Amino acid sequence: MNSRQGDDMKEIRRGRETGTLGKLMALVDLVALADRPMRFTDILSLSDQPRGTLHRQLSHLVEEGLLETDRDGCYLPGIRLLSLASRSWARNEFRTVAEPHLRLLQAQTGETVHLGVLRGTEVIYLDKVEGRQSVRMYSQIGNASPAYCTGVGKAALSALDDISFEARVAGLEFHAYTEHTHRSVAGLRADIEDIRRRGCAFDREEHESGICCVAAPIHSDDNEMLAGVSVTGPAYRVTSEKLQEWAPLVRAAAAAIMQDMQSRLGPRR
Amino acid sequence: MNSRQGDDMKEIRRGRETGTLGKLMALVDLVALADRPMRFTDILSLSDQPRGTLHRQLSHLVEEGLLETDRDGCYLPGIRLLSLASRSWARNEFRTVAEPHLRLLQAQTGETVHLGVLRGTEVIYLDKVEGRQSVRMYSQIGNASPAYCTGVGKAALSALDDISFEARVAGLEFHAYTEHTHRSVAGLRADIEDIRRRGCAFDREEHESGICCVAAPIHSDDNEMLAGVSVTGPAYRVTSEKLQEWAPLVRAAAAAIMQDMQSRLGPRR
DNA sequence: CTTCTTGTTCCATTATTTGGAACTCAATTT
DNA sequence: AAATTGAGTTCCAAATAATGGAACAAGAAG
Repeated sequence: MNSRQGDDMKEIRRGRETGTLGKLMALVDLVALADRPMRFTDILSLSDQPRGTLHRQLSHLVEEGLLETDRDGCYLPGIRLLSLASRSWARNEFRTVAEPHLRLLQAQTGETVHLGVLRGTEVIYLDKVEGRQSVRMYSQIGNASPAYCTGVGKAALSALDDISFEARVAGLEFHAYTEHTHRSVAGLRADIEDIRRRGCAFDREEHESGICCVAAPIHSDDNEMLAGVSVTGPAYRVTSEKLQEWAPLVRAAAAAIMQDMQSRLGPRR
Repeated sequence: MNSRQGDDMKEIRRGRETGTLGKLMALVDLVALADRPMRFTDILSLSDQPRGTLHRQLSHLVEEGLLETDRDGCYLPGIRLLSLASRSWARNEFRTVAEPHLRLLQAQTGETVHLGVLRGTEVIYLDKVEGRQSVRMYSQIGNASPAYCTGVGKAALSALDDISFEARVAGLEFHAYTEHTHRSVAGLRADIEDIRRRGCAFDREEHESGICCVAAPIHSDDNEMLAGVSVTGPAYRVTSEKLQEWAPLVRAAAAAIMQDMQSRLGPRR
């Protein structure tokens, strides 16, 4: 109708398209998040672009190595992504500072230790330290999971004050991964309040059946960075008593990481 | 002069800029390859863009999560890279097919096993299986190293015919990582000829002092995909005799991976 | 053989990027 | 205190790149 409405729309849209790059990255996401190689036509139907346009966009992405094509002409995520990520991971300051503490915590508990950062309402796992049973290292690194049903995610959320918390979870959709998953903001809110009091979060099979964890929040003083550290294991080994027993250790690890971050960041500038 | 020359130039240029995306990815590279957080002005001096332009480009990259800024305003690789890479890695067909063979080879030799693919004249490591001593898993995954001084790289190159080999290494610059590193195409060429005859490549401290390896080539029948698998270890443990002893095992692993790839790709289509 | 489906190329139109200059805001020097 | 420098940000006419419709290939299905 009028131009004001148009402007409002623009501002409301979360991922406001960053010109050309935004459209291209949306395609990369589309291909990377799909769980099978995508044909040209598959992508065409999911992205509403004209054929000619889409074709050129994909060509550019392939040329830059962000996507690849297999011999059937299907599109896959490109290897250049791995290459770029490996460097960013190896030199990530937060991760390198936290690493020794993760190892200590792993040694103390014998179970798998995770480090994750909050990104909107998702947790992205930055590191993982496993014990002997080397099932598959790394598999979790880089993974994104919902904050509301993971220990690390809930711990990170608990560092927010009420107003920031509500702003962040507004409009969040709850997916019932298990019968214990929170189904509404109300349930999550109550849990978060407990977590604030307790200083650590429990995940009792909320994200995956048979998997429990205890996590503690890590955050910068201005809450610009929200993260968490957790100890995870199978429910038959990780009983409620174990979770209680490990809670102080996890809190201590989180505290140590926060302190190291401060002393690392302070003097630098 | 004439248009032919122009066309030739275009074809010769490796990273021909893909319009907007090419320029932006060049910036991502610049930031990701630097070994310290980059200030706006640092980037300004390295990329020859006007200030205004560069500023908008970086803003877009940050908005899309490919880059991030720390509290000092320095630019770092973004966490979204990790997230995208993790998905591409987890579902990489070649890697998943190869994985069991890498594990077997690791068990047979007790040393670290690598899987890498050739990209131009660089090897990118796709997977790594280590034994007990869990120094730092993953660290190598995604890493790019020159083909001419790594076992995997030389093995992959050996699958090329003479013409393709010369075309690929034309203009290659040799950096002397150790005293054993090849310094010229001539030396590399001779080595490659031996590798072709032998069916496997040796790296005797050519890339890193004190590190030796034996590698075998993996390639699709049309040589569109060139890769290699290797067993690596410290020189004091990995003697020449060991390398000879492991050579058949490595060749067998490579052969098995090739066969699995074929039977996987064949029926699919 | 004809008709779909899938993928590729072309080019005038349209929208985005460009780059120079002007501006802000500290920190440093005079 | 005023002036100068350095670092980063914003603006807008001009240059450039992206767009999208249509036409063109090339198989596969009917």
